[in-house]
Amino acid sequence: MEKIIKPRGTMDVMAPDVFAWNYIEGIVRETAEVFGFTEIKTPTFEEIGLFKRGVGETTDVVQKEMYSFTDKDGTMYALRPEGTASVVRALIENGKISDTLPLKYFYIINCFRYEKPEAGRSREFVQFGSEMFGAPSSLADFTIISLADSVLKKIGLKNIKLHINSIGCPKCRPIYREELVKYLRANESYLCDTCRERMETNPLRVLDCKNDSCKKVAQNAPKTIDHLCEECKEHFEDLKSSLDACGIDYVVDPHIVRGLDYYTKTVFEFIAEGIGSQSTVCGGGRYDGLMEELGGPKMPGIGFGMGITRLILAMKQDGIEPPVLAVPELYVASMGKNAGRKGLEIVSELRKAGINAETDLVGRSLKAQMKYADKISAKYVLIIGDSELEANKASLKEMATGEQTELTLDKITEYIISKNI
RNA sequence: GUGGAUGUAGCUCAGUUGGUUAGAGCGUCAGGUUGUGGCCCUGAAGGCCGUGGGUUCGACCCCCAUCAUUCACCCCA
Repeated sequence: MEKIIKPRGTMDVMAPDVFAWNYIEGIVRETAEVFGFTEIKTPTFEEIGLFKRGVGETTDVVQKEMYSFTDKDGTMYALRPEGTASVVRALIENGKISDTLPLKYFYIINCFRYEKPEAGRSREFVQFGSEMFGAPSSLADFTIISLADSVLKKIGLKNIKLHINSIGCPKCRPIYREELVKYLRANESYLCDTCRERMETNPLRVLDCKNDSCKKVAQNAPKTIDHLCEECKEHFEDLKSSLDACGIDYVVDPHIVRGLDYYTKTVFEFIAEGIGSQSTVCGGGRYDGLMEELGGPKMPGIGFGMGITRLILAMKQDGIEPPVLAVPELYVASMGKNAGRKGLEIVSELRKAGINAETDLVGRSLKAQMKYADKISAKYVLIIGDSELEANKASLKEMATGEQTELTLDKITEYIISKNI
């Protein structure tokens, strides 16, 4: 038979990666709760219009990376390429926008984008995201950044830098944009082909170009942070003061521009050095116009997305070992049908008491059972054969020391439980 | 979507200028006297040499295509 392989850009996650995965999810849930965020689950697919409006009709994500399909009734749907739009839709649809503000939600979801896979980027990826709505103050920006920072620090990641920037609001951005285009036109001859095009369509992205010549132009380009209106400037300064006061290190990076259309004012990225070209481990920012854009009330928002697989790459690089599966307390090695049944009885009782216990399921010889017990790192091995069964006894071996003691059968579980306290 | 690299056993990799039955280490399984793990020893299983074409008397090796992985770009988590 021909083999079937998994779809391109997807992955099977199992030990040992799955331990890192669960470790991260545990820290995420724990930390989000401490910050007062509650979890939200939304559908894997939505009407395609939600993403077109929410993420932005002109973005690459919407234009060429969406997994879309037509349902039997003719409706166009798409697998979610990100989480924010769905959360906003859900908050509006369920009337949560009338709750006490601010609204604080988090999620751990899989997202889909049709891209060329490489390290740190796949077509199905899982991200931890958080969203806060109804809080215009820079303290909200700080709280969101602080949540991301706490998660990264709890995981134990070392080589991560926070980059922040402000890209202004609908008041000051057009003015800045005009100035930038003017500058770029004057330096047009130094730009690469794509940048020459982008200069007109989305000039901010030129600042992000990796081309050497473009980089030089970007170096001296007018910066958003020098052209902020009073309100945006104050907002950004306040945020920096909060970060300073609470000891969160950052660099102001005028080249952080973010590709999703909905961002306003604060944008930020946490960047892990050395995990490849996909080094942004967490990216986010403010989106004060998004709620309204999706048919809700005027309500400011801010949030981030954090890529779980990129975190795992960073963990590996830092040599962080996640906790592994619990080792069995007892392995029951048995010989003969009757002894096997008695062994299973003991194992069942221990499991009821919440203790990890195992016994032979594949008919191995005693010697092979001992090897197996050693392999799975069982702390104790109980040996039952016909003679023991007759005498109502069994011998218990402590694997680390090799010591062996005789116990009556009905004392076994009690003994193991007492050892396990 | 663009460009480069790679593809041999479950894993990590050897494989001589194209020449008969494709190898190692680790892992798996079974043994090393009668019912006891780790170390050591022995043996076994396990490969359409990614897939499909082509060149050749003959291809793991050369050529083309394709798929997958990977690096960089684009974009982004």
